[in-house]
Amino acid sequence: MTIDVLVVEDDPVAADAHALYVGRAPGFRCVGAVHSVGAALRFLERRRAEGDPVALLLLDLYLPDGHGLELVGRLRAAGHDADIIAVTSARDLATVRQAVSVGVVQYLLKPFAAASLRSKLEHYARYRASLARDGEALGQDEVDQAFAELRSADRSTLPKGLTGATLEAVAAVLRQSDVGLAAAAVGTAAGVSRITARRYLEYLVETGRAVREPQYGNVGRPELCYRPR
Amino acid sequence: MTIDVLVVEDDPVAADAHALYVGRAPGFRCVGAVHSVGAALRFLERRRAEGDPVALLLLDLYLPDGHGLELVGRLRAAGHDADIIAVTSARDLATVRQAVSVGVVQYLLKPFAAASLRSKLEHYARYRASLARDGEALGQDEVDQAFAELRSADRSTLPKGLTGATLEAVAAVLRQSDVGLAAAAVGTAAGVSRITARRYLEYLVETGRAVREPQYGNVGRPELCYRPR
DNA sequence: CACGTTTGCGTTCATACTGTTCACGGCCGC
DNA sequence: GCGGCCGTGAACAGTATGAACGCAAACGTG
Repeated sequence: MTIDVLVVEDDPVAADAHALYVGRAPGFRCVGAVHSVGAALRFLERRRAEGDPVALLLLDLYLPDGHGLELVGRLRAAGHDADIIAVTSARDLATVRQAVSVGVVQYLLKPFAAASLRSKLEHYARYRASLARDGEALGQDEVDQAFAELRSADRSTLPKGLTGATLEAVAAVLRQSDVGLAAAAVGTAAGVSRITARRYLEYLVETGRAVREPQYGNVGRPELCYRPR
Repeated sequence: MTIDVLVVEDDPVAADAHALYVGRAPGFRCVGAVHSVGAALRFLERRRAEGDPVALLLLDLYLPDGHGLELVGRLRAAGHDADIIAVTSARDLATVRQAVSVGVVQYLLKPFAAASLRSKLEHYARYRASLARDGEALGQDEVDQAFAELRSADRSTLPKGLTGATLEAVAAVLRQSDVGLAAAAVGTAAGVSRITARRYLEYLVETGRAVREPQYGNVGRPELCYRPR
């Protein structure tokens, strides 16, 4: 189930670049790039008429014929429910706040690294996945989970308490083993304590580079196994 | 800098309770409670005219004169930029998704514990605080931080002794099978013991996401079959 | 209708892993 | 040379899991 994306960006060069990045992200497909509010509305309208609505907009806020957030208001009024990732150089409080209030799910400041956009897209994909269940009955924890996926945990700079070298060592151990490894096992393999290993493994999970799954069968609290993703 | 909140809730008793909880949260003030879409719009309009706009809505989605999300669309069209916390018993995918797309910042399922609402309000307050800097120039880190505060889930939703991962595994098994499954069967399918499976199945029953019905006909104590709801 | 049989439920408890707190040692800046 | 900061690990309390076991509930038989 690919996610159809429309790039709305004033600058043609930037638009091409964004489209390229979107195409490279697994699960995403760039279905078009437009350069104005009017063109975006027409594009969305046409796709919806064809029964193939766009799911996500990569939206620049400075457009020749209006503001990006104005476009959001107009497309909501027209009944479109596409999600929005703002990609803009607008770094003022009021704009960010207003973007949140109209339902922008992610906010990426220009200029950005390709990896940053990628990370935001991956988070969005996970959000979609967590709401793509067949069963209709959701619980509070599932809703919370979905909302949490929308938060961006991509840090270009490592958080306090973590070192690049140790992270590399832990990641290397994890990469070499195909089976899931417990925090303690990773620790001994990487030459650090279980606590430190866990710290870095949790960071890898948060940034989406590892998954964590419990190992059942034995008595006692289940062991958490980490695997690369 | 207190945050002015308007409660929009059909049921007067619930509205009072919500208002009470809001008043108890530090930094928040409940400035009113209304029971319909129309009243909400009039209230917001009046407050704005008085130069004292409402910052946050606690919004029930089932209202006598329309759907809560419809209210969101209309108030956005009127230029209001209040943030929305949905407080509703609507637990279907489509509603949650649409709520996200129109800019609902938190989604709280009824019935809820007072602590849950409190936690959501606190997260919102932290989001506001992280965007309340005087300096206008925001960095990507600060924007990310603000978004993270907005969406982060509170783990306290699950009772002691239960894990999100295991709950997910059990719920997935139950969802995939249309016929009723015994606790033992669910256990083996999910890779956990009957006891653990039962623990989580009972939780699902308690939260209204599964039903439990005895299976008669064979000799011996009847088998309890769990089914999704 | 009563009693034994049979089958699975529900609870208690040992158990092993988790997650957190706090103190130590090293490093950089001053 | 010294003080503060930061990454690491040891100890410990907390917690999720499954084995064992007594009991409950329906059927079968007399």
